[in-house]
Amino acid sequence: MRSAETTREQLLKIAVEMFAENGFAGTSLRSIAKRAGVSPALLIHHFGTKEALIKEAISETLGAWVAGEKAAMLDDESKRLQNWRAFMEKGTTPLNFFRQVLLAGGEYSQRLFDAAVSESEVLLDQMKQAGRLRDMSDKQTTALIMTVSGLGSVLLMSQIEKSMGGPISSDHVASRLMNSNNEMLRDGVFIPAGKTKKKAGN
Amino acid sequence: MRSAETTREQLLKIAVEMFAENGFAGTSLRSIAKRAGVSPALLIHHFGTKEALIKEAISETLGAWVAGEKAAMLDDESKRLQNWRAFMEKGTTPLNFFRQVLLAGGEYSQRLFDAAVSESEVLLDQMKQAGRLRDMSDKQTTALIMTVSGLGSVLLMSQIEKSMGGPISSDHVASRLMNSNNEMLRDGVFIPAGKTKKKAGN
DNA sequence: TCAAATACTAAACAACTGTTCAGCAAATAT
DNA sequence: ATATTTGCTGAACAGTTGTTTAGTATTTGA
Repeated sequence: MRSAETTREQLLKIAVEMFAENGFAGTSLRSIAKRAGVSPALLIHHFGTKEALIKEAISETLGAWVAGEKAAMLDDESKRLQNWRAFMEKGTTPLNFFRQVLLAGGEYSQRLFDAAVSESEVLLDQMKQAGRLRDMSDKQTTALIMTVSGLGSVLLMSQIEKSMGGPISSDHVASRLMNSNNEMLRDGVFIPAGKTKKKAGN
Repeated sequence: MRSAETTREQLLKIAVEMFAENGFAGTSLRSIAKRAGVSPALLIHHFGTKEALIKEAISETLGAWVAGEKAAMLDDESKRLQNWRAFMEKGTTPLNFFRQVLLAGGEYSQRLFDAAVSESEVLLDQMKQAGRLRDMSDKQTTALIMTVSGLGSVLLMSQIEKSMGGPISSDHVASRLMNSNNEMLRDGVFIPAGKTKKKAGN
């Protein structure tokens, strides 16, 4: 048992990568074991069950997001941004893993979604306090729609990239998306019927 | 061979329902055959291959959307709406099937996505002609973001329903979503920094 | 030093997958 | 009426899945 904890950690790391790439149902224990150069039985030995391995992979990767302590870390805007950056800097795997959990449905998926909606609600509250929120009839639902739009771009990332002809992380694509998104959030898109053409109130 | 065509059609219909519910990988030929009260070999007999069955199910259900004749039927706004209504009135199956194809990735998924973006672009063009489009720097990207938001709500439907405590088709939930969405598209959400609180230009 | 716990494997398990094959019965064509 | 095609089935195939079991080293604790 030279490097016991290390082997376990390596297995978990490889599992997370493969789950992120091919989903949970699409990743067999055998394929994980093969890539790790290890017997399939070792995975069972360390984690007991594929289901348990999945749960541990989720806690490991999405930890706080899934633990239900939503509000705790979101209060501070700088912290939230810092969190996102730390999450993203690890490459594409965490985001793809996030995507798979969201798509898998069930308990964890819902927690992720609810946590994301909470984040949006906090953002709207902060903007309101700063006097930068437009009048709206239903702040909760607005937060939900903003969340759906954001998560949608995660779920549809590969389609977006093909459609825009480059990786989302590229400066060109990223800036186009951010610019348009900011415009939409600032000015809206449509002018109410019955009014003549006119600029938004900026 | 009493009702040959009828049997084939029934099998296809049941397959579509089960694919819509459990996805393509998650639906075995045996489970389809069982629910149809028929032998698994009959599915092979009629369709040749699971892959072929999937393709036929897709053409059958999403036909024009996937055929690449995007622009053809979208020109007219009333036609577009009419299409959507016809598609929706068949219950939840078509929408769930749409969702599964979009999630499955690959060729069909991309075509569906591109077709949806095209629809949004046409909509923006029509609004512009009617003088109801706000100034924007990148109409294409705006159309793409609107599409992502719309498709996101399809992909995340079950999460949205749990979060809002009722089916999307219910009057309560549907009207909240539509109201907030319309507000966002009309007025935007945020007021630019450096301005004091102020209503949108409506 | 000796015993016990741990890390690990090879082989096999039962269940499931898509697909094939031989054959039967019923409808159609000649 | 005979021959042929068609609809359909049961059984089996080869491959994959998660998991079990028996066993072998290797490391740790007393």
